[in-house]
Amino acid sequence: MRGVAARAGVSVATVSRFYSGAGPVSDDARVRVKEAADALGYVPNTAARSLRVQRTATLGVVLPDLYGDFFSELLRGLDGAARLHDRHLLVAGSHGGADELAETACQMLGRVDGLIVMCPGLGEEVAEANLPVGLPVVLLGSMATGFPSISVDDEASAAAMVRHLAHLGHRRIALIAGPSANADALDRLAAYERTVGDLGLHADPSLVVEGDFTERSGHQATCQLLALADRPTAVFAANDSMAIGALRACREAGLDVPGDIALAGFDDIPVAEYVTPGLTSVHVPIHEMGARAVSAVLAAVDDPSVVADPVVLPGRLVVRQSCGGAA
Amino acid sequence: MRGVAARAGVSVATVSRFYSGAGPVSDDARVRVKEAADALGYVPNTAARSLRVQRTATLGVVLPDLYGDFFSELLRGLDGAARLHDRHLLVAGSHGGADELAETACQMLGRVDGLIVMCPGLGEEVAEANLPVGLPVVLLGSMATGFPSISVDDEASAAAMVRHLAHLGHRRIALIAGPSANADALDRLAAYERTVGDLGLHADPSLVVEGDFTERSGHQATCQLLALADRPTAVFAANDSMAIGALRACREAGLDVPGDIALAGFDDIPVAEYVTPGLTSVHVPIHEMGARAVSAVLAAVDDPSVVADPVVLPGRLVVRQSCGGAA
DNA sequence: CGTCCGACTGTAACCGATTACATCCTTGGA
DNA sequence: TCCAAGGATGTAATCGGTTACAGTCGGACG
Repeated sequence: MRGVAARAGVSVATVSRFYSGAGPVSDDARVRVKEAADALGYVPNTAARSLRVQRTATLGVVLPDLYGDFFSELLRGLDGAARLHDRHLLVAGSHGGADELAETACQMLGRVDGLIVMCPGLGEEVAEANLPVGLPVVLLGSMATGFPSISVDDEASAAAMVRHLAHLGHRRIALIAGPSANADALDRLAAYERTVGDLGLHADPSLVVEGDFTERSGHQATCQLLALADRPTAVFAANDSMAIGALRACREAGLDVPGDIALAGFDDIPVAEYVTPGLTSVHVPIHEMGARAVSAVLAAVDDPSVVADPVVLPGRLVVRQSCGGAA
Repeated sequence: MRGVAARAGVSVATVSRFYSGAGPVSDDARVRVKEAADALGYVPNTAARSLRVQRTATLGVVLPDLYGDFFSELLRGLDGAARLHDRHLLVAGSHGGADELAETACQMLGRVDGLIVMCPGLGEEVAEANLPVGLPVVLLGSMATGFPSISVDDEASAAAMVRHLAHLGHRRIALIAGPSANADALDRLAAYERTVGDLGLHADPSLVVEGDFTERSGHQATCQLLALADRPTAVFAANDSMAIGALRACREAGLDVPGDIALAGFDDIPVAEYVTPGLTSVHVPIHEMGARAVSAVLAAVDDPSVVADPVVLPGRLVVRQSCGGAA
């Protein structure tokens, strides 16, 4: 910048004013600065500016993983919302727990104005203890007192799905659960168990198999379920990826879906509509979560004193063909 | 930091040395600094450090879009590789062309050590003209003289797929092309046309339909192809997402895949293995591309003087069930 | 003609760290 | 006892910008 100023025969202040747009700059100086900058290939250093003005126009996103359509969609939603507000995204994927999360957050201090954190496996106290002070944080997919949060009503949605299946006449409904370290997975499992109990359905521990949210694990879990002596008439997978793996397992076993066995997922990722049969699922408003998270963190940046109430978005049952019962 | 120094009764230099690990610090000072930092909730400001040492430990990633499994996988690959080298990722999705790309790149100046850019629609001269000087850049998926680049051999891979289909006896092979603004899409189209010509297959302009890489467009394009009086016996989609859309369209039309019509994709995204029938596709080593891109940009950061040669990774034909001919 | 005002510009302090250099204090060896 | 070596620490310049403040200048107005 000093180089540009010297070449243009002005002071650094004028160059700065030229770029920031604030403060008056004569047309004469304007063209000379522009000329000098072009000649030198000068571009203002964003990081230095951020240091001085204490705003980075960047939001940090910390995710537990990046695998699969869910995170892809989430990131897309976040990016879209951030772009709408002229913010950038500093992304860190696959933190392995509280320590890594804290370290990542500290790394981001000074580079971001606020943090959007998804830590599905962590208790709230952990989140609270490890985050650097003074950095506005919004929790995604989990709740903790003292932090604004955006999450989905796993309980109600999963329960609705089980009721839907029961309504279609299924009594032996299996669950392919998510990893037990994951809060969402636990919520969905709890809702399943509760609803199965409430409705007086067949409650059999062997009908619940734990997966890890990947297609592969859904496939394996389904093979296990199909091998049962008294096999389920419906399978509810705790996310769509596992449901897609389950679909393949059913096909391989020569079973017609939904004729021989019903199949349901959770998340309603884009491809759910395009597999055959179309996957009945719980629509999670991923984009909206992203947009809300961005809004919430920006609000927290503007006024750190108020802590917004947790937002719990409802899921929506999307009935396609994989369970029968579609129009 | 001055606060911590004051509270600990030491100078800022000592505090800095404590955190950087370089330089000697007495045990006494060490514990006092730690104490003060804890009490004040102090965490060193990464941005300020970066400004001083002129290294950010961050790589910028500029993508044209974030939609779909391909980018999801790519990002995952990049993140994994970056994490391996203790680097962070500053991600910008959906740049709308040369101008936005240049602006994004400038925004990143000072926040990143290097840039990984994917600009499938841009001519090389554009890329060269708009990027800020002094920032190491690696091109992903496209090539330009003067820049290191990592890309896939679209031509050879697409040609191999057409030959594969021809080998299975197909003479009327349709192509669902990608958007004509996309260099990869054009390469695949060119390879298709050339190979169809070379093999003396039925070359009919109505057998080529342009899509936009989404499931939806693949579905639409396939509906159009199936409505032809003399419809194709095989459909080659320029990416897997469109192939999945095509699969659904075939199902809806009551056609058996591969019995009535063969279907092939490109990219070999994870879900390709899990749709039914398994999608014959061209495996693109997405993770490896990410890893190589990270290595290349780090190499460029270390020694900006050498420009690495372009790397063209081969695609690999993955034969599953969607075209028949599988084992 | 003197004064005031506003447009324009420059100087220098500051954001929060790093680090070269100087200083001070031990300690070991001659 | 004196000196050199080296550990521990502080001072101040620096990274690349922003911006408060002060100063210059030309024109309008009384």
